[in-house]
Amino acid sequence: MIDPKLLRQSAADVAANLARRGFVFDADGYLALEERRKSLQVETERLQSERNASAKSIGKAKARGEDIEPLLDAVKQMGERLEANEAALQTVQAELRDVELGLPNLIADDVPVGDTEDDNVEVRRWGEPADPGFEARDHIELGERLGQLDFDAASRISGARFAVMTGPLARLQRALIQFMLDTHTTDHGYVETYVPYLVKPPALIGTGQLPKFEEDQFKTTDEPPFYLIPTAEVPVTNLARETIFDAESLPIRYAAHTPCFRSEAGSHGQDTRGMIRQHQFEKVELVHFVAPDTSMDALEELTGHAEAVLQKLELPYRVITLCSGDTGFGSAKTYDIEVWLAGQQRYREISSCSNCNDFQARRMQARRRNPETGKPELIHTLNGSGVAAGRALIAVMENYQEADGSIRIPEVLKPYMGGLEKIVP
RNA sequence: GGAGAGAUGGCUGAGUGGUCGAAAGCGCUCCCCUGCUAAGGGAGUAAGGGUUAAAAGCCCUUCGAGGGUUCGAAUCCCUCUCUCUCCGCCA
Repeated sequence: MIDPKLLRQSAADVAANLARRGFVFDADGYLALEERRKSLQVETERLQSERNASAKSIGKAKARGEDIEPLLDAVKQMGERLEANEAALQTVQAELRDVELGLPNLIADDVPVGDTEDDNVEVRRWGEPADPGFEARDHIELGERLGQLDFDAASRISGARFAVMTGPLARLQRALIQFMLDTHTTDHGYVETYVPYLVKPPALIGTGQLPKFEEDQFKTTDEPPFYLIPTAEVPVTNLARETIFDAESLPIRYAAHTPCFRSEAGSHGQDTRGMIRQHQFEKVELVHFVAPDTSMDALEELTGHAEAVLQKLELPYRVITLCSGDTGFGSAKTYDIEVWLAGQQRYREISSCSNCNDFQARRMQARRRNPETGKPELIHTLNGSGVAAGRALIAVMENYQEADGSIRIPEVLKPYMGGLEKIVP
């Protein structure tokens, strides 16, 4: 959520910023609504104050043993007016909140302006895509030749956009997850967490998936409403919900492995083949809670932690800054990391690292105590994949393949594979 | 699933219709005193919001959540959520 004070004072500036995303913010409409809120709230609070004073004086009169009947008559009239005002105020405030919850985060100033992914800007590259000396297969062909990746079975069980893996390939994904968690906890100082996979609406509102992106979520039951998490970002970031951190307890860094569930509504026809875009996939997620003003530095660190995973796996990648139009709803600035896929001969997203500054913190009232003033203030939250396990598996398969279709095990994963050197058909 | 108990400020914990946003204690902050390793005295110490350019001040809201009764609710009524204890069931 954008600071309502900023919206009131600088609605036009906010509209100009959001326009960089291609988002249209009706500043005049908002200000008109805000004007109504103000007059209603001032009047309502005046009436409440009046009522409180009267009630108090009645209490005092009664304590003195006086006749309170005339006082009661005078006060009774107020009730209806107050009630009507309170109801009207509530309506307007709900309308304002709806608007505010629907606004994406402000874009950071250094984010390149653009409309689509074509306007994203490459920041750096690491590693060289190797020439295998033969025509590289994609992970679908590799997996099926190994007999360890079965999309037919998956579709019989669950339909499109699911995968079944067996044997060493299934273990390879687990190895990747363990390796990533170990790297982040041991090398990068993250605290491993285990969190719920089913969450209630307020959690999704907190991170920004609701109310706007309901159709992207898998809803399980209506009563109580439970949603499958689309990313561990949701439960992990909500660990900060309605808490005030001691100043010295920040930064906090959490790492979590969870499955992720996405309806992929609106992406029909995209990546229908293979494991790139699934309804269910595994991911290791990194989340930071930091003091305001330090979040841009934290974003660089966070991105570096995700990169470290790919470097250890010796997978070539590039880092890009998402342009304004491609940056996610809650993010002020996002780096995507794209890994080289030999079978596709292109870079594909494997991690997305975002600085949400106070956008999510405001929605979930996540605060810290300011060491100077002693007053609570909103913290900044960041999240990033470190990294998507399903896609990391694809990257290992395609980049470590041999001419006969076997897959070499990356050096760092061997301990997790019981010393296995390669997966063979 | 059955039976019961509970949810109050950073913590413990009082408060069953009227100066209660809330006693007391602990903790914390500041000041004073004391030459001694610990103690004494005093003051302050919830959050959200409105008003304001901002602050101060003033006002509103909040005692798990949502409704209701009432001039007035932490206190009474209803619904829900969560926690704890016992029984049953269970990975």
